[in-house]
Amino acid sequence: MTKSEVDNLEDGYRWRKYGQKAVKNSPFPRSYYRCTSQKCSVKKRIERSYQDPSVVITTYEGQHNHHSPAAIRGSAAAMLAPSLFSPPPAFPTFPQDMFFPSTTNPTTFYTHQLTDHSHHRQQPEIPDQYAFPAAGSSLLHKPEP
DNA sequence: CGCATTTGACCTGCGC
DNA sequence: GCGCAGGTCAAATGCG
Repeated sequence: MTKSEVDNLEDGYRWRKYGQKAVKNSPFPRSYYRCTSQKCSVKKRIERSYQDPSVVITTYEGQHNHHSPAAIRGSAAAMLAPSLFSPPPAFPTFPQDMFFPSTTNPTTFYTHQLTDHSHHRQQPEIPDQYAFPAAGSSLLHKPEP
C-alpha cells in the first residue's frame, strides 16, 4: 500500500500494462501490469483506494527472478527496490503479510506496516501458489500449458 | 522502426 | 443456464 498521487510507481522494473478494468468497490479503474521480462512472469495489480485517491494499492503477484532491467542511476526507486533478491527460497516483503493485522481495528491498518515486527517472520505461511517452482532447478523452464 | 499503451472483446469462475 | 465480475488477449495507435 503506497501513498502516491500517480499510478505509475517506479520500482525499478519495467512493466507493461495489459489490461484495465473498472472495479465495483471503487470508482477508479484497476490496472494490470506484467513484467516485460519473458523469464519473469510477475504480475502487478494497481488499484486506487476508493476513499483516499492519494493512496494506491499495489498488489504483486510472484517474484522477480532476474535482476532489475532498469539499472538506471538517477532513478531513486531503482536503487530502493533491488534489495529484495532471492530467486529460489524465502520471500521478502509480501503484501499479504500486512494485509490485515490481527487487530480488528481498521484504523491501525495503515500504521501496521510501520510497526516493527521484523524480528520474527521466519516461516510465513505462504500458499503453494506462491512457492516458486523454478526454485533453482529450472529457471528457464516454462510451466505446463 | 520498435515498443509500450490503449481499449473493446473474449474467457472463466461463481452465485442465483 | 444465465448474468455478473474479474482477469486476459490482441489489434490498433501513439510515442521516443
